[in-house]
Amino acid sequence: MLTGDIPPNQTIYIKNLNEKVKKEELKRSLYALFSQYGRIVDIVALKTPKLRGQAWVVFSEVTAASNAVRQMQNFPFYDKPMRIQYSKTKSDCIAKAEGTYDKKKKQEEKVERKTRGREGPQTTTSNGPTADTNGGPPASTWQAKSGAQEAAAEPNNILFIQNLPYETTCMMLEVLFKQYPGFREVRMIEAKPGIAFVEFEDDMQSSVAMQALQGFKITPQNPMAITYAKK
DNA sequence: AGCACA
Repeated sequence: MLTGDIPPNQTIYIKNLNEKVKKEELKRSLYALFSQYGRIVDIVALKTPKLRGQAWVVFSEVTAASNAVRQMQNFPFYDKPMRIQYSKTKSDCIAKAEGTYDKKKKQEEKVERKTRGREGPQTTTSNGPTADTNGGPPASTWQAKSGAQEAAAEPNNILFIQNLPYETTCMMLEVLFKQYPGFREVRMIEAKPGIAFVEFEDDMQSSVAMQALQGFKITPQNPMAITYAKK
């Protein structure tokens, strides 16, 4: 496969990212894009000469990482197809959480790397990489229980919204979704209350809106369940 | 192309 022979890891390594995108924006977009696969623990992106154009997204579960590797492979992100693999090593934040983080060893590894490549790392402001945006991502409610879709669908510029209250109108959804760039239109079907389709210009924009509004409650009983529409 | 976390 494209992932080579790297064993599964809860951290994914992404390359071929657009280097013009600013670090903070990049992290936010990656977060928006990937949190549909599971809880994201951390995102690391550096702009040093060696490391620009790459990022690590740390999931809390390996399965989430696996889905992300498969489904977002070559996803056009800022006009460039993402190349995704499992990370070769365990992320520090995971090692720390497991209590297996060894500071001494870390230091030695660093020295080694320095001796065969003369890049001094630069500064990396660490602006809350994860928990910023819209409060924490939702735990895990809404699994569509019809068994219809279990492994998140492929990205699509059209979103499929479920679990809406019956009184929901196109206008209400429009108000919610048109705040995200690339919004095109909302479609509802008279005969099928409780669901809607929302179209964006491209997959990336629909993904951002999905993440932002996932679980949004029009009434307390109706957290929106948003997935990509089937092609 | 390039696997880090300060």
